[in-house]
Amino acid sequence: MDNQQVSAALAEVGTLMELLGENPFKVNAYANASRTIGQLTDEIASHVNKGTLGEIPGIGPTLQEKISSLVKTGKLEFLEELRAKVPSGLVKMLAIQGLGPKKVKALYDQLQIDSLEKLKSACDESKVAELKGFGAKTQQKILEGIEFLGSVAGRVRLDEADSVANSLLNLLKDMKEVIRIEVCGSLRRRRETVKDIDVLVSSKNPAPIMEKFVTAPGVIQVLGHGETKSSIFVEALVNGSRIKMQADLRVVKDEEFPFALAYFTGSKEHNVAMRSRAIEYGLKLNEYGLTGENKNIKCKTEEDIYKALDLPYIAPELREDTGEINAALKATLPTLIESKQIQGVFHNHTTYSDGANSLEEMANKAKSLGLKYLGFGDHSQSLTVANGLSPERVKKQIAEIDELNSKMKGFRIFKGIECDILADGSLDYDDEILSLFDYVVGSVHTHFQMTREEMTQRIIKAMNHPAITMLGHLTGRLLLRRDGYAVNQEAVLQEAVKTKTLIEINAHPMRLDLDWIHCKRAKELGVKLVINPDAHSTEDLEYYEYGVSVARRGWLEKDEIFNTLTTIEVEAYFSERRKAFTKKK
DNA sequence: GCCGTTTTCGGCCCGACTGTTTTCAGTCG
Repeated sequence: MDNQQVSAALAEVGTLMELLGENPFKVNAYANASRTIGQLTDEIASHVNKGTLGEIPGIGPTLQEKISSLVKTGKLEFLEELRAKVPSGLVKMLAIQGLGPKKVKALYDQLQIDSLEKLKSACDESKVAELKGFGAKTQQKILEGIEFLGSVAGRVRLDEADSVANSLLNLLKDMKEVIRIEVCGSLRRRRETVKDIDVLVSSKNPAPIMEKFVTAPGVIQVLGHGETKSSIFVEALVNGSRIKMQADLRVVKDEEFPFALAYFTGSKEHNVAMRSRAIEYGLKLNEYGLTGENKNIKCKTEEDIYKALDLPYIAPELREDTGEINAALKATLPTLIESKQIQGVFHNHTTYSDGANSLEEMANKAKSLGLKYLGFGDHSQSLTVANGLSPERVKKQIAEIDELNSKMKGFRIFKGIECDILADGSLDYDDEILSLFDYVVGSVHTHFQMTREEMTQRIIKAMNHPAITMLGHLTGRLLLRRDGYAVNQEAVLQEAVKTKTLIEINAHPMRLDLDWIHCKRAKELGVKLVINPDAHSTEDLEYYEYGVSVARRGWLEKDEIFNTLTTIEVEAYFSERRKAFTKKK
């Protein structure tokens, strides 16, 4: 079992225990362990083998035993027992807004409801409203919640959430009552998918802001409308998809704004750690302030809060309680990469394969974005569904690039290809064609169903081909649509150190792969990464910012990202790699 | 179930909002 599988099993244990009415702190211990293991950069199996599980915070004797069982046998008897006790439908019911473990348990105990279907019928027959602790409104909310579940997957992609958040921000920001306004939550931490949008405003007069928020265009339901907090379900069209999601608005006094901003940015775990830090100073930290007995520490910004606790500022992307506070204490926080440091991008498609724009249109757009160079990586010949390039068309594209390069001043176009890694790990062109490129991006697009071992060997074999410069979208995942294929990412990263293969952070918001956890691991191992938008149109070129977000979440600095190099440095690097290739050839 | 530079037992973040209540439990973030 890998980290994600162990994490999921422990999360399930926690949820089932909660439904059984277990001690909430016990439940929390499982939830915490699940989170910790889900964010571990190294492999849980190696901790089991080395007997170092107990060194992971939050993993005590009981969890060590259960995790060992999961890793060694793939099973956990305790989990099987829980599953036998709790109908699986109850877990699905938990996803309904306003239904927690207590209410779900009450519905099951008193009405034997164990599925969404039964719940809906009971509501339709008005049986739910009769239960103690329930009522007509709760019943109605449950019905709306079931309907909502049917219409949304629950989480949305970062780019989609950005778009919805920006329209809300634009709606409110110019109101005269608004002093400061900012998006917080996981969106501000730049997680790859988010569940809801948190908007924070400071004002002396919240009521008109609340009113404007709950009547915003696209609001389909008002979930709450209080003096300082309101929640809505809002619908918006983003790039042709209909996005439905929850948005929350909090309004605080301006002197409370930095505290509320820190608080609502989270993560919850980071906040808990910050609170403990405050307690060590005899202070209490919450969304309203940093206070001690008879004192009230004034802070104008988030920076001031960290400063008051003798910490350097910690960027939102790092606030996951994965060691950032310790690093801050030891002054070893990274100086995170910034978008403006990206000089160019390499994996982009044009009308030669499945892109929407020509070479020239793409180059002009890249130049207008302030980039200094651009590389193309159209699909290779075997990927016929994406109009992959035959050797003849490769030569034609290269000739066109040469011509463009002679025309464009102060901008450099590199010749690349996104070359399929075939099922046996060989590349999709012969060495003669491969030697025509400045660089080669190796990617897997076919035969996803291989075993983890086979896939890993396939990719490792390709990495050892001297023509390969970088590896594209390592797991092939599509966020919220399909999981990546099975591959031992640890083994690939270790191989990248040996073969000096650059590993791509695919910045397309549908992929964002390498994920941030493995970015951290890549950093530890000294693997160099490259941020590529995988653009299929001129607009997509801007996606590289999403890759920068992933890199920042992965603690990466400028020098660890290949495409912060200048044009001359990139030319020198490619030319070196080419020499090594042609010599071997 | 985990954890400990006041602790090996007794805490474990805590405030807003809602709906069902008549003083509060449940849910959420």
